[in-house]
Amino acid sequence: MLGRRIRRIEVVHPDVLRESTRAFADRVRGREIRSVTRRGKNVVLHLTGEFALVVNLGMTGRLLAFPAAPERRVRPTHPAVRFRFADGGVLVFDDQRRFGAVECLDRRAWRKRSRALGPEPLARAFSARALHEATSRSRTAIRTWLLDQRRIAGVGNIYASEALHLAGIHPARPASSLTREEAGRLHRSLRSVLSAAIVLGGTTIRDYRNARGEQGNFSRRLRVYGRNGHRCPRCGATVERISLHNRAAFFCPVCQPAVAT
DNA sequence: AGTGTATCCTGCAGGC
DNA sequence: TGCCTGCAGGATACAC
Repeated sequence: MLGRRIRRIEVVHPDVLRESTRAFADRVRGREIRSVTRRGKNVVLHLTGEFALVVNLGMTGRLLAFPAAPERRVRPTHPAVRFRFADGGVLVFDDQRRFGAVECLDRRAWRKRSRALGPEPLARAFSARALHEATSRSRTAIRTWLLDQRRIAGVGNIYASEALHLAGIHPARPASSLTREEAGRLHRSLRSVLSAAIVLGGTTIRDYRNARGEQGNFSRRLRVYGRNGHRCPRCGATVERISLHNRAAFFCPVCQPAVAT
């Protein structure tokens, strides 16, 4: 989609916007996509005029790109917003549940938003030591801690469970109870889980698709997420599911004991 | 400041 | 088959 100019915006479901359709469309129309980056779970399309089109997929959102010559591969099922390009192509934000969001922020607003997010776990600057210092200040369950985007950016429920399993840390452990060694293991696990998932194109449970409409292949590599009742790939014990702050957490009771190791 | 609860919305699986 | 309940990748507005 790089270099394309957005000629027309069609908003099917205004509830994925954070402002009026009119204000949104007026700000986006006529701009060109200069580059695409990511911050945490947000896809950022940098537009001419220093504007950032910020897309959060939520639970069921997807950004589907259709080039000018439609080779008809995937059809959007729940189009919420369509960006039509001057060259005939179209980018669709498709979202069954509409928990996702699409916003157009100016430079200043985007910087402010980005500053409110925690560090990128894959950035060089993100150290085990910094992670330990940060976790030591909170008594909330480590799984819940990992989901808080202000503390660390981009970790969702799937990767939180997977990283904790790899690190051998029980999801309900208070963040502040992690030893330096455990924080070190968690730091490594987060990085390896996230980078492996990126290489495999993400995790498709049901809805996730990349811009070409293809599923992510990390689903096959899940060790505990959604696998309660199955055997732990490391020790063979039965994976359990518990509810933590109203969200499921999956873990192996043997590999992830409730006390520090 | 930090934590727990409810809410937004659609669709699917499982029990009866 | 049909109805009901619970649950789902996320984030945020509240009350306390």
